[in-house]
Amino acid sequence: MTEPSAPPKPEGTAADLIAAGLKLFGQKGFAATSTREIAAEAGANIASIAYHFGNKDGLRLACGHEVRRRIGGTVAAVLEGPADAPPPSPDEAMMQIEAAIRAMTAFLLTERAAEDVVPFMLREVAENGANLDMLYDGMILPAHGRFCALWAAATGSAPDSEHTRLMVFSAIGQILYFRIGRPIVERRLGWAEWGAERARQTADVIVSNVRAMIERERRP
Amino acid sequence: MTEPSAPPKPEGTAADLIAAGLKLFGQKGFAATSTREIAAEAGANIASIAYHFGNKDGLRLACGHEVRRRIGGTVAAVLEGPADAPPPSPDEAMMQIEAAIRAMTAFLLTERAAEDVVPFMLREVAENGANLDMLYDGMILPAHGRFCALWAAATGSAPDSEHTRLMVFSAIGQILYFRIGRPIVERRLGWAEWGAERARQTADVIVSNVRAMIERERRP
DNA sequence: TGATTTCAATCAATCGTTTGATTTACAGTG
DNA sequence: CACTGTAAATCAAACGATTGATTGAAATCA
Repeated sequence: MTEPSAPPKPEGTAADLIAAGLKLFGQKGFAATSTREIAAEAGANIASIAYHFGNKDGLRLACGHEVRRRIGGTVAAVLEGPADAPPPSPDEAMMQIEAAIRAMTAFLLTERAAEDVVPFMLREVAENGANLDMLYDGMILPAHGRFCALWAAATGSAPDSEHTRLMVFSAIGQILYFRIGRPIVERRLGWAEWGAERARQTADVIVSNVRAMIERERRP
Repeated sequence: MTEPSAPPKPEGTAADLIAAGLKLFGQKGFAATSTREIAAEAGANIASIAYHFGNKDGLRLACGHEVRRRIGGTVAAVLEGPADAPPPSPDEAMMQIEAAIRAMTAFLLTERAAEDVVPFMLREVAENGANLDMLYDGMILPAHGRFCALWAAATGSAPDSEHTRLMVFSAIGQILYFRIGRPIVERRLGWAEWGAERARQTADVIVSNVRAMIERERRP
């Protein structure tokens, strides 16, 4: 079920190095993280980076694949359904969208697995390098496409139109901004941390907004 | 009119170094940019960084103040009006919100002055350091507060409620995501660059969404 | 002249990477 | 069972290159 280009799941020292890289690259950035720090965090020797991944850049790519391994599964589970499934009714589509938004918001803001992965991904998007190429093709594009199909089913519009794609970006952008701009949101709301309660409160707002957007699209 | 803590506008070599720092820090990140690169980009000597700003971190803070100087003015102009101005009518507030969204979208996606400033700011938000402290107090908080006041006037809700603040973040998040996730948006839409036309098309979508959000809030 | 600014040269520290030896894991052989 | 051969994995140590910062002289301007 895995992509042909996807490497097998690493174990042992290699997995420890990837976990350390994911954490430190995300926290401090790729260039600001030294190979010695990574090795120390992983409890391994410096030379093991070169041994397992060739060099520091190789570890970076391996971290990218690890992201796809962790998030790709969650995304696929949330936006479930085969591509050739029968199109749901508008109300069914709306409910699937709502469920996806709630799952995505909770995952981004509270899930333990997202803690290291999200900052790493944000940096990779900003750098726009080889990892983004892989993650776009293998994760972002399929998820966005599936979301567009649901959106089209909910509104009765064309799934491949520029307008639909922009609308879906607007909807997802609301979720992502709360994670990207979290340092700012926390200050403004006086929230030191995001429990399940506050994540649900945030999701409520976004779901309400998306409902308003979709209902307006239904009757132009 | 400037804040008491705001240093005067630099000129000459200092200004050149800040411009170079803004550009390179934003493009490659703070740690990945060497002082030699900055000096070369600015056409200055390496030692001038230490002379004018103490060290590399001093230049970083000076770049932060430069951001406030460039964006702060634009933000203040868009979200115009003194804090003690009489509250506008709901329709007037809605029009001011729409104008602010259009100006902000055009600025972020097409303006020349935003080209170097936005990537720099994104990195500073991610790092959550001293520059974010300054930019939050001196720019983000006032702008968000003013936006909340307009939102409250447009919907008839309380300007200081958690709900209003979340809604404003949702609205602004839509704009910002198109800039933050631009590498992704460009791939998905096949847009190699953002002319004034596409920025307006994007703003149309966001304005339409925010209208739907506000109208729903008016009648709960 | 006196103060400000710029310059080439150099500092110790840290960077990513490489090296060669050592340890570990395991199948084959008697 | 013991011994051996071989490949995989890890290790301490060191490599040249680059980093941010510093120095004192030279240049610039008032």
